[in-house]
Amino acid sequence: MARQVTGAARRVADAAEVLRDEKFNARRIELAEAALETLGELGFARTSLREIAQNSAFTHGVFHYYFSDKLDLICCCVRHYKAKCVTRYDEVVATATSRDELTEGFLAKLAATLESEARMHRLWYDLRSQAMFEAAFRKDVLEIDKSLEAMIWRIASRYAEFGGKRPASSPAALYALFDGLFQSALLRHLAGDKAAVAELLDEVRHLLPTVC
Amino acid sequence: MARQVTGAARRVADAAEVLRDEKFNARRIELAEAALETLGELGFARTSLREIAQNSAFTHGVFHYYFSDKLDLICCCVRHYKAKCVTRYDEVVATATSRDELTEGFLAKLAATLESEARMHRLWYDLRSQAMFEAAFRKDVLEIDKSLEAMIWRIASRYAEFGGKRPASSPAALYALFDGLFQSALLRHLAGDKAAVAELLDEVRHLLPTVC
DNA sequence: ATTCGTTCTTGACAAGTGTCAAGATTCTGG
DNA sequence: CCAGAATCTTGACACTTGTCAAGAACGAAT
Repeated sequence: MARQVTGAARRVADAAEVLRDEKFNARRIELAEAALETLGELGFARTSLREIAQNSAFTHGVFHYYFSDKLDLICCCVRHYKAKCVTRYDEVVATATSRDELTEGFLAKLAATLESEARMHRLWYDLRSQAMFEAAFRKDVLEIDKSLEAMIWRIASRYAEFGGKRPASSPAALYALFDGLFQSALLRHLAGDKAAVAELLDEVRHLLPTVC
Repeated sequence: MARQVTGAARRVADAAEVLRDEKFNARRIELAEAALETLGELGFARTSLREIAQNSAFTHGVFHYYFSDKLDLICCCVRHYKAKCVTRYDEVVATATSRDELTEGFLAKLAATLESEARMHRLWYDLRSQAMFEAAFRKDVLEIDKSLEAMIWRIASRYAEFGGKRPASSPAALYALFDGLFQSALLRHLAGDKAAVAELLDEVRHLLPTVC
């Protein structure tokens, strides 16, 4: 029967389906965004679907309607989180006209991120650790990690370019370095260490000229 | 009444108490070690006391007898884990007589650790992430992190010494770098990436002369 | 306006959780 | 050898969890 519909009817039906899909997907993202709130607060281990629902405008049933199970929801959250994250420093890279400008722009964003988005970042580290246990997370996590590595590489390349040089290390090493420093600073910051942010900035300020 | 016991009797009583305490503590460590098996397998989020007990020779009640609650148990596990970990490379540092020897010894241990103790290490990363949410973990985790930083610093210092130099970076930056690389390699290794170990070794081999 | 498919709510279920208490067992000092 | 303390077992409790199904509310097309 489906074979007998005209081309036009087919196109209309297809368009309707695409529209429905988009709406469905938009709703998933709404739900994922709401879930991120609670996940950032409690972490993966202590967050239940009911808790997520209670801290949001939705009922716990909706989450089961839009996601096949808990892992599906979390994966969607991670993917959505990625999109926000990997472009964070791109504006700085695009607008900076000198080493100093790039440095200061980078450091400012770094500090702001550490202080105002600590909850989202600890969730990222949580999920990356979960990926070591739960295979279902690995693909997304590895992909995000690659994107973050590329993001750091863009900054370093631009920085080196201003000095007429090339970065002294591999993308992997550079990412490991900055990610390790950030992770450590984040933990200290969350533990109430007032000096954590400043010391991270000092460290990075001192490191940039030596690695790029 | 206690005031009337003789000095000798007091000493005996004290000695008995110390003995009991030691026995108690030894048992705690036995239990913690058993718990680490399951924790390394399932991760913090998915591990319950009953699961721990079932995978061990103990009943779940014993754990409650020796630990005030679940966090107490996990903290004990973490502390015990630390003692094993921070001395891993000390023998290499102590016996190496040249840069090459130190490098090869370090790389060999690194590879062996990554391949044979992957489960314990993913647990460490898991718990370090948990510390960002659960304040009860922070003290121990920060302390272990400091110990690991010192461990890396010992290696780097010795390496630099052989070249008549001093490490080019701060202890924090060096630790961040190696920890970041290891963490990334561990995730890839667990994800089945056969090249993960080799690429970590290449990276480190190339990095050592440039940072020390 | 009615019908049909989508979306959402509600309540329930079975399984699993940390915790605890009562009693069995083992150890130990006198 | 035996009483009392310690260690351990067992089973229960109150609660939370993910999952699901039945049906209500809603929207759009006829």
